Amino acid sequence: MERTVRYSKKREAILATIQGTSCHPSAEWVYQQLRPLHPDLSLGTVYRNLTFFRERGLVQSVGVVQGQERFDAITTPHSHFVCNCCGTVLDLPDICPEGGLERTVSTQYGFAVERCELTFYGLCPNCTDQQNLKEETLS
Amino acid sequence: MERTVRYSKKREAILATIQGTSCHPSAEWVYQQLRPLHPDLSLGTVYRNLTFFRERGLVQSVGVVQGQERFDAITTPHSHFVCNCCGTVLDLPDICPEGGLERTVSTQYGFAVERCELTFYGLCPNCTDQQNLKEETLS
DNA sequence: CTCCTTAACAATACTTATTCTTGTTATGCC
DNA sequence: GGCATAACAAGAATAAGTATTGTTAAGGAG
Repeated sequence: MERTVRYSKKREAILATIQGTSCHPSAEWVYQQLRPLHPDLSLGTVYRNLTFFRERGLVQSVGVVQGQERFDAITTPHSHFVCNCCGTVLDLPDICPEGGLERTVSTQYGFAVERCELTFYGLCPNCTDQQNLKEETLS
Repeated sequence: MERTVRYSKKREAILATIQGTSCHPSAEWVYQQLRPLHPDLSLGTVYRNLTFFRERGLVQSVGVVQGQERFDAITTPHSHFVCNCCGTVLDLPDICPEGGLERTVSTQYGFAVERCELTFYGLCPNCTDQQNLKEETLS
């Protein structure tokens, strides 16, 4: 009794939306994007399909940012930067020799490392500027 | 295991064609009528469906005229005139008390008459004129 | 023989039944 | 309180079954 996967326009639209953006969206963001074209879309369907895609490796989780899980359609290993102020998530390609780190952990501790997630948190340049402005006006 | 009847555009078109004319057409005539709109229609399909309609009482046969069977979508009892020259078939409504004839046969001979076909053969006015013209020019 | 009609059979198309997907609502959880 | 999952009926896509068609060949009447 193998479960067969069926085509649906909404599933396709959800996947296309996350694949067509680089903003590492949340379920809610995908939902709001699709509502104009799919007025009868349900938020539950977005959640279900994101889980569905993750299980099949079409999408990966970037983690929870400000209470919302964020997703990424690029599933090759790469690092992320998360701004704690505005919630922006950015890719950090080639920022760090991840393979090298994995190898280090593997050889030094004898662990079999399957995957390595490397995420930096902090303030993006934009939010840093605004923070400085606020401090200047206060002083 | 009852045979279910299915819808098909061609069957519908064939029925509409015969119902939309008063010329008592042959299979070939119906076929030629439909070819522009249904280029992939097959003559076999026309024959099959005419038989199909006759079996269900949607159509009745007027008999064979000049080698071709002719059909009629009017299934209430009425008489016909067939021109042996041009092949035209015409309805003759109320020309003759058919019910009366049936009753006569039924009562005089004890037959159970189910149906009565009354068809006249001869020359239509048009062909009669042309026949006369030809004779005049010859004499 | 020729032409009209039917038969045979594979390919196509319609319908039904199955069950996957969705919307809605309620529930869990941090 | 807000994000995420669970439950279940309603809706929709697929698969299986079989009716319909196209094609070709064969039958039959004139």
